[in-house]
Amino acid sequence: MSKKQLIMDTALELFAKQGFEATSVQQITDQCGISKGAFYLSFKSKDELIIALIDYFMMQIISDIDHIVRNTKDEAVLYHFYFTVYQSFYRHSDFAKVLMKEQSQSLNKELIFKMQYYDKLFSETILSMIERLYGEAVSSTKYDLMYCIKGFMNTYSQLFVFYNVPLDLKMLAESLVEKTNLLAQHTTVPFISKEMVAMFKVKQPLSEETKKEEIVGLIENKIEEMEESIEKESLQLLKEQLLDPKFPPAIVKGLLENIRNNPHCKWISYLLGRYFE
Amino acid sequence: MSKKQLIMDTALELFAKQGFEATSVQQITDQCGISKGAFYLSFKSKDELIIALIDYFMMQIISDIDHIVRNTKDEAVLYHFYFTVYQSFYRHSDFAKVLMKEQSQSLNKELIFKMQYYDKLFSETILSMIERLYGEAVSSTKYDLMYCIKGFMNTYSQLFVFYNVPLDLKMLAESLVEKTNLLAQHTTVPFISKEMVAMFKVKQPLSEETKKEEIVGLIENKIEEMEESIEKESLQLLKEQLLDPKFPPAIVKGLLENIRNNPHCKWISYLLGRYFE
DNA sequence: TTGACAAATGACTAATCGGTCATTATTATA
DNA sequence: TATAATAATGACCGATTAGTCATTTGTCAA
Repeated sequence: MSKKQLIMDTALELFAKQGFEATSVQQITDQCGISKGAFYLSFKSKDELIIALIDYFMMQIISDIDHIVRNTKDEAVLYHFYFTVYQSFYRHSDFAKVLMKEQSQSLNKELIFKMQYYDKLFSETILSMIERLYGEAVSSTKYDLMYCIKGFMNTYSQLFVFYNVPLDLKMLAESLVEKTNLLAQHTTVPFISKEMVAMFKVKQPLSEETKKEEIVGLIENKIEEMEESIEKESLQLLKEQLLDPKFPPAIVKGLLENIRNNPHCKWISYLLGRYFE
Repeated sequence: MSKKQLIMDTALELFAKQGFEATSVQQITDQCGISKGAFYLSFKSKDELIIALIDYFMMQIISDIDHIVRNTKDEAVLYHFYFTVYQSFYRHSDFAKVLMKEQSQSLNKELIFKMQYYDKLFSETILSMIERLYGEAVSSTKYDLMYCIKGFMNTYSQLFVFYNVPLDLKMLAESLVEKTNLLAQHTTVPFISKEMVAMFKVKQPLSEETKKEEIVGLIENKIEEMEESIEKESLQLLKEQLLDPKFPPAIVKGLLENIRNNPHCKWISYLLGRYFE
């Protein structure tokens, strides 16, 4: 395990237990068995560490959820959505704790923007799922529905973030599917309008409408640090496809599936999935 | 305005803007135009200040909501509940911000207990409302319902806590009433069982099952610091009723209504309401 | 073995914080 | 006015923090 990874693992544990502010760099390095100076060889600052953590996990979680939403074609998508959400929270429960503790609390501008950016991506995934599932029927209530789904997620995730009880994720997902369907099919009094959502829009803090060139850059970086493997070859082919499309969709999809299995490529897979749309 | 009140007002503003940890005592006293030493004449510590703020507002908000729930007899109770909740949040939006920022983040043990205690009171109010409204029909799903109501509250309150937009609280309440009724009448797959709720119960950190003597003590303190008025006389009579019941319910209710109009007596009114129950 | 380079160290700095207390200003009382 | 009591001040303290950098340690090619 690289030193950077060691620091991230250790810090995550301490942040989950004590919170970000309350954990000192000294504590982290003591726990790691390294010196304080060594910490600053891996990260420019303490803030850079928490941002790295948030990026690392949010990219994984969002990629996973988006993938399941895109690739479940029937109405079971809602169930798989909820199940994947809670599975992610369960797997990364330390990260979930950090996220909840530091929620909107952070002083750091960059961090706030980061969170708003990921929240936007997440909202997009949910909204596209709603539209596919219920279509025109929810055109006036879909924003409320999106907020309710997010509300369900937050509310119920607190249960097992704060109490370390193993929960029946299947039943939880089923229960929330029923609730969501009820709201979707019978709601007649919307509250959140399209205009309201637009008003809440972030003023494009990160202009991360990820461009082709940026993705190419990301891929090239990733290729360099990878060993020879199917994933590396797939990445190489996807890069070529990006620059000069020639493969049919089936091949592209297969290549994407290849790299999704590598945790380090999940984010690229997510970006490419949106790009090739 | 007393010095204590000035500090509380100023601090609330700064805490809402910057967070509790990020606001120094020096900043508060500078803004107040007093010295740092003067701060410690009003509060033993910075922690005592945040606790005083939380007590002050939570007592008001919970009293208001509990009162409206107890005194709306027909099925309009749900509407009035939501309306009162959001009205409270709207009136005390700076406090709402502080509450959201400091959510579960606090290191202070006493503060955590305080919050769990108020959360418990709040849950009780919601649960009693659910039982009165839907009765046996929701016996297996009422805990889910309670969590959903809390979820709706949190989710939608973020809207106007973070974006300073004037919202149509009537429509918001209506919209949430419909959603709640839908869930109450059609949910068949519960997730949260009574056992689960019991498992989450706090291990009685504050043994605040407020005893008769404690309430008498509170009343006596309050009487001392009040000027001659109807409210003071009412308090005096309620104290006598507590020690030696002799008035019929109608009179007691009237007396309670008298003191409810004084913001400083709201909490006592709430406690007495529960006691005479 | 040597020397050059990189990695790692931890004492140190500068800043900030909550909280104290000897001192001073203000008010009330006689 | 003189005296006592109370209110208010702000320099100061000890503790803690993120971040730095001169120095030491480790590594590997010559």
